[in-house]
Amino acid sequence: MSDLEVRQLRYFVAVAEELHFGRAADRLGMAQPPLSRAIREIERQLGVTLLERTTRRVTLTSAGEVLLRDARTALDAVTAAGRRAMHAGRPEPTLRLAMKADYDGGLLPQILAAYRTEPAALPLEFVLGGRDQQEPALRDGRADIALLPRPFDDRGLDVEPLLTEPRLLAVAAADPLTAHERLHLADLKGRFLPDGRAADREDLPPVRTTGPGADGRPARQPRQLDLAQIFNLVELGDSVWFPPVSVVRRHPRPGIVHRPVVDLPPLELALAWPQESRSPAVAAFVRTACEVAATAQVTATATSTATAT
Amino acid sequence: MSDLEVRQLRYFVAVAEELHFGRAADRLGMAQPPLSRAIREIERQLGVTLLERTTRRVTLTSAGEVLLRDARTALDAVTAAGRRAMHAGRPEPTLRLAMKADYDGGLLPQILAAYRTEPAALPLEFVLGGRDQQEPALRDGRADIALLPRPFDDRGLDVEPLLTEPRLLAVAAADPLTAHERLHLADLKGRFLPDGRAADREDLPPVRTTGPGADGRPARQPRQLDLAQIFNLVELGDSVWFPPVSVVRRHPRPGIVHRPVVDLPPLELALAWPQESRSPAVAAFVRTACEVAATAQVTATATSTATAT
DNA sequence: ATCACTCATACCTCCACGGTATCAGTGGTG
DNA sequence: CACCACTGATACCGTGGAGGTATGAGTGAT
Repeated sequence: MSDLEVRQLRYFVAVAEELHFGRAADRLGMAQPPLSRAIREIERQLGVTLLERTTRRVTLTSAGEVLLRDARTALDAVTAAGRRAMHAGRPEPTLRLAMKADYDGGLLPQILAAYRTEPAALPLEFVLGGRDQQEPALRDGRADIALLPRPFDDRGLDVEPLLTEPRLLAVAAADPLTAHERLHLADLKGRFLPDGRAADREDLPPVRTTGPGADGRPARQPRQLDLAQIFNLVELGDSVWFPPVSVVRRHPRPGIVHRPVVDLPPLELALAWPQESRSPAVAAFVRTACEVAATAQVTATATSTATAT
Repeated sequence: MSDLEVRQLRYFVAVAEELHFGRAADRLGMAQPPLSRAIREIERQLGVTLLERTTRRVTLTSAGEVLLRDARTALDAVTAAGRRAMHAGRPEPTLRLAMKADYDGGLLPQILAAYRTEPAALPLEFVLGGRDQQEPALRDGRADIALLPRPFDDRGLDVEPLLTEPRLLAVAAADPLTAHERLHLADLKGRFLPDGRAADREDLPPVRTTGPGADGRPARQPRQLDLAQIFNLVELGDSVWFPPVSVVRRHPRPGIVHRPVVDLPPLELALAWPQESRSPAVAAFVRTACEVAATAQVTATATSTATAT
């Protein structure tokens, strides 16, 4: 009845994800037999069957599904403990802010300026990464706080909404859609976003593979696109996009035209940080950022409707 | 840069709590030298000093404080992973409800009756324990859901308020306080609750040691008192108490008199469960309990003011 | 019926974790 | 001021368990 070890959790997660002992062992950099033994030992310790195995198929039992989810969060917690301690022990501590480049509502300069005047402020460090890297970075201790668009998985995180920013439709200048001054989502049926999601149903997972792909073999999962790539796809007419107004303002581009979409939900940016955090630097940043956003929101909404190109 | 092991986390927590390698080693059931080496190895892995040690004193560095907190939550997460999987693999799964005996607002029978009619319902199992055992039980996987009074540390937990129940003053029948029909908290200055907290400031930590204590040596931390013990202390005039009305109704006691206290905050009972939980049995229980509480609350408030003895 | 694939078993090796003995600072005390 | 008790660090050793290799055995496709 003693605790599992981190090694055991890692082994189980690998097998549960691959559903194949050989590949899992490969991924773990070890041979298959000791992995089989290790999994069996976990099952013996817990007194539970985690995997149904034949020589042809490996499937998770319901107990295995439970363990897979909990093992992931436990591993994150262990990683986070080490990383946070490592960071806290540095001679010059910093506040690590995870964000996606340009997704700051244009407020970052003001927030930073205001934050630096705080007595509890620490020097800032930026953890740039794709949207899907931000929650993990918070959870495993790579970042202290994140600025990220909603919705996101906020389990284990404290959240403070920061600002709401309208988004526009970005489309190639030659596109027939530009004939309308105002659009509805329904007008975008059959169009796709750069990551392959349907433009009129961005809540659904990607349905189109993106990228060059012309080489014949099916393109793999949509990889992280940077702004330049996105702009190219839009300008070429391959995709449309929904940039927030601050991005439009910051990156004017002749070949791309913007139009308001009346039923397009706005971008909601929020701050998130680990619940355990009792760091005064985090608290000061949250307070400062909220104040800046609150005052800026007023002026922003007053001018935003006039900026549609 | 690899993860710490559970063993290392346990060792560090022991030393950080004892601030003494010898005692920590003793607690861990091992000799002191390997423990010293293990801690040094953790510091080497992280590249950080966790403990300042002389041969006379051991103190935590700031990095050590960070690791102590995060290591505790990580260890809880690991324990929870194992326990939840163990429980999920049982042939007859159950829903384990953590609660403090009698702190159910008198609704538990109705809630259980309603719950059993749910299609997603599982057989219930009760995890009885003191108030301070309930959050840990959720966090380390001994319980699936808890019924507990607010406020509590809800980090990592999802919470649903269930009901608000007035509390009364319970006092010995011979006490002069019984002369008043209605009281204020200020009238209770100098009185103590059974656990040693000041009756007029129950938000503060205990200031009086309780229990027999007459043996001369100072009584240790207030241990968990059961209802019978509490009633005894109250009846003897040693303490006053703030039972919720459902407890008063369920346990009438001749030597104890109850009075309303106008500025005494009511008892707020809430349901809490781990955020990771996606169990339909938990969801069904929450929904059912909330429905029962909502309908019962109406009738309860209508009669509660008339029940003051 | 055969074959390719994959998980389990058997056996071996070695490292790292823990134990014992001892050293080396530190702070209190007569 | 010298001595002593206390406590963490170091040195050295033994063993259990984690991982590797070779191989068996069951399963599903052709």
